[in-house]
Amino acid sequence: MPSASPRLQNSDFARIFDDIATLLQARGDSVFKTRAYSRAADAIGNLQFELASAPEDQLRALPGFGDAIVSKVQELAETGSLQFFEKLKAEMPSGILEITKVPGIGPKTAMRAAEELGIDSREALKASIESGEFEKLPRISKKVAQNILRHLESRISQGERIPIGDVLPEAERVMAALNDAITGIRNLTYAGSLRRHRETIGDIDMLCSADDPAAVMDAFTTLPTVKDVMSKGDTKSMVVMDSGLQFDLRVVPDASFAATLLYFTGSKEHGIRLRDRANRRGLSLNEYGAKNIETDEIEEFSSEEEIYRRLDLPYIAPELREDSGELEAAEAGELPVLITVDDVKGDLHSHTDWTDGRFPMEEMVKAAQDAGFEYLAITDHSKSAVVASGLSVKKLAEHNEAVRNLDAKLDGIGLLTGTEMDILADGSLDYPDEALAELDVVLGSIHSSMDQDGPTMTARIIAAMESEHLDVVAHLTTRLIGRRAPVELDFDAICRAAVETGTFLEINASTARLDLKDTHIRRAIELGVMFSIGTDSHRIHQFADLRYGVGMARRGWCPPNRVVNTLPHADFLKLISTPKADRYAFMEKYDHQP
DNA sequence: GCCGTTTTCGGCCCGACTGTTTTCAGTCG
Repeated sequence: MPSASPRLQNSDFARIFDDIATLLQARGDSVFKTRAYSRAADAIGNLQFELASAPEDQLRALPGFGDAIVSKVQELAETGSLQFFEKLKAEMPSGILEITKVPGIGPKTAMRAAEELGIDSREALKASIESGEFEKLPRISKKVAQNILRHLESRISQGERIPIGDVLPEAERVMAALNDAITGIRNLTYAGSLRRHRETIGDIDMLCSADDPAAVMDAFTTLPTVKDVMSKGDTKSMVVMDSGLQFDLRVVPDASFAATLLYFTGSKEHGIRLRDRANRRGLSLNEYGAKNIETDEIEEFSSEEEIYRRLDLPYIAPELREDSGELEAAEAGELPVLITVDDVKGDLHSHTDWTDGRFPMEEMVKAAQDAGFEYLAITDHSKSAVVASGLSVKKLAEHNEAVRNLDAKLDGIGLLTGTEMDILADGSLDYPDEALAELDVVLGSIHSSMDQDGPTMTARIIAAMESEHLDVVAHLTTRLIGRRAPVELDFDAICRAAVETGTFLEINASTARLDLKDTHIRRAIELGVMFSIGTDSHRIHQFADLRYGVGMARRGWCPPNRVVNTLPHADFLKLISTPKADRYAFMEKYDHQP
């Protein structure tokens, strides 16, 4: 336990409760007790607040948090460790937790492997399989052992989740290839965490309907990009592609497609809540429809909307299906209207080869226009961003002129002058006010001194927001998914300052960033923050990344009227010519067309 | 371990696939 930052993150609590569930299961404890810990772990992943500093009544209000779990959360928050968990770990063979992360190995198999063969690590597991010793376990044949070995060597088994920006295009390629490979396939789509637009994806769940499922299974498992067939059944198969990504495909009859789509879109917790709700209405909901518990009659549905309606609920968008309050909101008629890609009219964040972009301004602008944007801010880097060839004040003036000249020549897209300006370590700005006053859009970003402590970083960003010229704070936390941790800051304080100063917070759509992320956005909305969504495009194809930013926004329960670049060009110009202090009021009064 | 429009006790979501198995356990989603 590092003494420098003893406070546990929500993800630490979630991991500990998951580990407890695994150990209890390995020990043969009640499946319901196991499930209680598992549920708690899942719930923690979606919280908008810090568990470590939450008061007891807030903990008790969480569904699935009773006496035992609340007191364990408190013990962890206060002491940084948990007696119950330490004792459990000490009693059980070591290595169980590591081994169960390998797909195909659950708690039971891990327990036997540990007790009977002394396997306590991935390496020991691999050696045991390779020596043939592993096959001595009951129900383990050579085939089973070899399957586990393949899992051991794949990306997924490292516990790695892949950024959605790498997964969605690959899923679209696979769907296109499958559609080309076979006729008679209908409704082919992806479900799972990809459809819910989570920022990282473990594997890809696809489904379709077809009259000849066997032919679809054959076509799927023999696609040229398939590296390995993990399983192949009559209606469900699982493969690993060359890319290392795992794909599942299920084929169902047309009549059960909607129920299956709902089922496999998840999340697991959302599904459990829905099935529980169905039970109370005398229905047993499964992937084929709803069975009347009294009569055994099966009801089928033609759409997800119909299923929700049957459960007396409005339609709930996939991005909200995390059991993080969406069912309660649906029941109360308080679901938000969610922003869509089509709602976004302009892009406020782009780079050209004037700095670290890869394409000339003309090509970037044409690409933005082709992507459907009505307006585009060209926001190259400022002078302190030396590695990104940031523009000097003099170069910035030339840049402005180039933008205005190009704008004058173009029809169909409006250009805005701008900068993505460094917020310096002391909170001062990288350009003088006179230079900033010339610009239409000023983004402020942290690109240096990222290791400042929370209070310093928070004060730094708030100081920058107090400038009349700083319109938007871009990619606030500077995290890079899977590569760089977010900076430390007091998010609530930043949000309050944004509202007070009339500054917008960016939802950065770059697939490497997705910053703000879903839970930030949801919290910021509670605090009254307005956003811009920016693609941060450095290349022409990156304007298409808008969909990832919109996906995050939707996961954050964001309606279109919270996002300033949903305004049409002329109205956006009015907004930015309004003093900062009045801009939030401008947005609140603005009449968004339905 | 949690929880209540049947219940403070007795329930707790549902099914496919695999492999080894003569009816099922384990795993996964």
